Amino acid sequence: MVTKQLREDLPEDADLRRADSLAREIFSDVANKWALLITEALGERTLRFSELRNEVEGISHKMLTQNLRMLERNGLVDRKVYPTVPPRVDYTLTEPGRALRGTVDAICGWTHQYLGSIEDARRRFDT
Amino acid sequence: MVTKQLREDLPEDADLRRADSLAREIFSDVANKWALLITEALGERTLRFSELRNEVEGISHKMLTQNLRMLERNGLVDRKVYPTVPPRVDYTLTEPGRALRGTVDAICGWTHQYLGSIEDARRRFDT
DNA sequence: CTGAATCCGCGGGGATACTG
DNA sequence: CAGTATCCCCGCGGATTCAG
Repeated sequence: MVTKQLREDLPEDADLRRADSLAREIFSDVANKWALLITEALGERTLRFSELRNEVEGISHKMLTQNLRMLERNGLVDRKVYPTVPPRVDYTLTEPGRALRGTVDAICGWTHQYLGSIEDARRRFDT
Repeated sequence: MVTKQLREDLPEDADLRRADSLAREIFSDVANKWALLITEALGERTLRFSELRNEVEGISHKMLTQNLRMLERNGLVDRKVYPTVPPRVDYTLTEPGRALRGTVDAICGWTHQYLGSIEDARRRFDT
């Protein structure tokens, strides 16, 4: 999926092609900074909108709502509205969301592990 | 790192804050569609520019060069120039790059695994 | 073939105001 | 407090051109 070498370009199988385009679409949704940061911020906890806004450093109101909608649409987060006043909305990772979280952790771990190496590489390159 | 709850906001420790901002920078570099797709396209192989352009479906000339520069700068890909005519340039993942590839595979695997679930969630949401 | 540079349009994304 | 809508601008990113 996603990359060419893994796809069988059988022109007669429209289903595979459709599934692949869907996979690429999901990949594009998920492989972006904010979506991943939100996912990690949620973790095992359930947070309200304003808390999330504080946890995900630097995210704007707009980006947060946009990405939350997207994550909700893809079934990665569960959105629970309490019809109180003032309103309260809780966000929680669903099972797929928690599963994705594992991969985010992997990226974070990777970043941590190679931080020094990357810093060095940059210094070397910037000359 | 990256998210607030993992950071200790000790105002006296400027080093930690710097490392954190660096981590967020690297995360932003790496957590983007094209960088990840290029990384996976490379895999264990070494490809030239034009081959990469074919492998990474839909990427433009400009985005490819830009991301390759970025990956090279961070020491994730090795760039080997053959001073022939016409010129030939080979790209290969370095060890950090191959390590990152593992996490990309994880995301791809995740996509694959939850594709059906996500498709369903979308259908439910789009009503 | 690789890649830097230029032009340019479109959309991402911030700020703000307004509803419930 | 949560969310939508509007305005608006900057920068991403595509197309094209030029160089080596």
